[in-house]
Amino acid sequence: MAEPLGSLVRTHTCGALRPADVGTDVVLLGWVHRIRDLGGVTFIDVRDRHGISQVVVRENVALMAVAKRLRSEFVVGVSGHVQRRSADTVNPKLATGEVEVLAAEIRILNEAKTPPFQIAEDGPVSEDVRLRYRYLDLRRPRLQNNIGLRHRVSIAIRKYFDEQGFWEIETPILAKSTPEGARDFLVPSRVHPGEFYALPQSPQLFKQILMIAGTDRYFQIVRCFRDEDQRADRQLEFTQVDVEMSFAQPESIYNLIEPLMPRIFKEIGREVTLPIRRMSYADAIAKYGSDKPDLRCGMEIADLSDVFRDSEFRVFKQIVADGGVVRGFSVPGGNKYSRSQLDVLVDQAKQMGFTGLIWVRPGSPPLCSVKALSEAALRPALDRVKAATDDLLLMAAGPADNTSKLLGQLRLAVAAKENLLNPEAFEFLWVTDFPLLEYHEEDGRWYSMHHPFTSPKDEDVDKLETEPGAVRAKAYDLVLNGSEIGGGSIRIHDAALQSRIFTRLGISEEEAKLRFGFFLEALEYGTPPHGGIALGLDRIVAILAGESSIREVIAFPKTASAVDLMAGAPSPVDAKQLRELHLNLKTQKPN
RNA sequence: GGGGUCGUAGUUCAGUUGGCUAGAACGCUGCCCUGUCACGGCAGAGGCCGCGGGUUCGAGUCCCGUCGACCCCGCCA
Repeated sequence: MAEPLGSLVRTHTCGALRPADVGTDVVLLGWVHRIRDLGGVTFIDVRDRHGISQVVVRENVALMAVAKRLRSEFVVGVSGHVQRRSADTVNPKLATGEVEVLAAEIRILNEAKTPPFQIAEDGPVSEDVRLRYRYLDLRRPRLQNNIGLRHRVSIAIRKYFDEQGFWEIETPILAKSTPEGARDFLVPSRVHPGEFYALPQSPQLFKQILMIAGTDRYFQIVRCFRDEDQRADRQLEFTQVDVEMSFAQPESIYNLIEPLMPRIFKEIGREVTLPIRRMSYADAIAKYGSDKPDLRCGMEIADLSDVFRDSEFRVFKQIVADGGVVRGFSVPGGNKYSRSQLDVLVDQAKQMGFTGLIWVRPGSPPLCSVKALSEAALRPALDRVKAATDDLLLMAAGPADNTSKLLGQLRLAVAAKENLLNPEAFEFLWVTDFPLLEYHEEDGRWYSMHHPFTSPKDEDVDKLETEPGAVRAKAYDLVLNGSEIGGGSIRIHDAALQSRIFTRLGISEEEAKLRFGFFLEALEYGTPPHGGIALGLDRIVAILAGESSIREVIAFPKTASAVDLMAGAPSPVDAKQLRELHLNLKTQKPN
C-alpha cells in the first residue's frame, strides 16, 4: 500500500550527508538497498543515484512495524535526525559512513516486486535478463557509472567544440534515401503514397551543405542508423560526434581532434600524450594486417619474401615467383610453447583460413616445422623479425593482402592469449591515405571506400581513370587500441570533380541527379573547401569504461538479432496503420 | 547467409561412463536476535533440466530439429 509524498521534501540526496550535518533534521527519498534487522534495532540502507545512507530504527514500536514491512527496492521517504556514528561503527566504505539518520518517520511511497536479480549486488546476470529488465539493470552500479561517464564525456565534447567556435546544429532524422553504403531504415510516407523517408546513416550531406551555407564550423552529437548485422561494437542505432569545418586540410582535423582526446580521458583520470602517431593505410596493412592496428602488443609483421625467393622450400619459392609474399612476426617468449601447443596453434590458424602456418624456434640450429628449410635460410628470417632466443617466428605465404590480413588476425589472437593487450594502456593512431576506391568482383565495379564525397589526394587525381585502385584519398581514421573510434575525410568541393567520381563509380549523370541532385546543385553555389570527421561516441565511452561491448554504455540497446527485449520492438502494427501508409504485407506474422 | 559457445530453482552455477527422489550459493518466506553495514542463527518454499521429436528398460546427460542470448566471418559508403 503506497502512501503519498505529502509534505516530504528532499533535503539531501542519499550520498550527501556528512559530519557537518549532525544535529539537523533531514528528509531522504530513495530505494531500500538493504535491511539489517537485528531485532531491537533495524538498519535500512537507503539508496539513490548519489549514494547510500544508513537509516536507524529503534525504540519506536510504530516505526519498527513499518520497518518490518520494508522489502528490497521499496521506494521510501525517511525523515529523521542526523547523528554521528560512534567511532567503532563508522563505515569507511561509504561516503556517508560517519553519520546515520535516526528515523522519526518512514513513509512507503511505493512497494516493489522482488526483482529478478539483485540490484544491491553487481554480480553476473545473463544479458537477456538484464535487457528485459533494463530499468533494474540501470539501477546497478555498473550501468550507473557507465551512463554517468557517458554524460560527462558528452558534456566535455560539447564544451570543447563550443570553445573552438563550433555550432551544434540539428539535422533531419527523416531524410532522403541515398544509394551506396549501408542498408537504409525506411519510413513510409502517409502523405505521399509509395514514397519513403530514410533514417540517416550519418548527416553527411547535410553537414556539407551547412559548409556551403557558411556555417564554417559545425558539430552534432547525433544518432545514426544502419540496417546491418550487429556486433559487440555495432548497434542499429548508434551515436556519432559529427564534425565538419570549412577551409580544412587533413592537418586541420588532426589539430582539432587531438586536443579533444585529453579532455575526454580526463573524465577517467587518464592523460593522453600528444601528438598522436600516424601511419599510412598501406603501412598498417603491411605491418599489422589491419586498417585499425592495435599498437599495444608489438609483433610487427615483416616481409620475408626476398629471404625465401631462392629457398630450398619449393612452396615458398613458387609463391614468391608468382608474385606472392612470405611474411611473419615474432611472438615474444613463444619458444616456451610445447609441440602440442604449437600443433593447436597451427590448427587454429587453419580454422582462421591459413593454408599453412609455419613456425620457427630460434636456436642453434633453429627448429622449424618445415624440415626442408635450412639454418642458412632461417637465420636471416629470424634476424628480420628480431626474434630473440626465447621468441617464436610464425610465417605464412600467399597473396600479399590476404597473407597480411590473416597474420594480423593471428597476431591479435596470440596477443589476447598471451595477455599482451594491457587494458590500462591507450595507444592512439591516425591511419591516413586510405585508397579512394575498392573493386568489387561480384558486380565488377568500383565502390568508394569511405563515401562518394571523399576527395582524392591532389597528386593522385590524374589516375582516377587510368589506375583507379592506386588513387589515395584525403581520408583518415582515428584508431584506439585496435578499435576504429573515428573516421573522416576532406570532401570534394568542386562539382566537376564530384561528377567525375560518380562516373568512375558507374553512376550515370541522370542517376546522380535523381539521388544527389540537390547536393550537386548546391555545390555550384560557392562551396568552400571543407572536411570533417565523425567519432564513435559509443565506442569511445566503452573503451573509457573498460567495457568490451557498446551495449554496456547505451541505456536501451538492442540484441544481436536487432530486438529490444524490454519494449518488444520490432512488432506487428495495426492493419489501419498499414492502410494509412499505403502498405500491403506479403507475409503476416501472428500478433 | 555461414561458423562457434551457451541454455538446469528468481539469479549465478554444479550435475561423473545414461541410473535423479536433480544439488550448492545468493535471493525469497516465517521465526529469533539492541550496533549492523555482504549482519548472524533456526526453519521453509521454490524445477516442463529452453521447446519438439528420436535412441534406450531408463535421458538433465546421447542423436536430430527448433527457439533464444552471446561471439566471429560475410555485411557495416
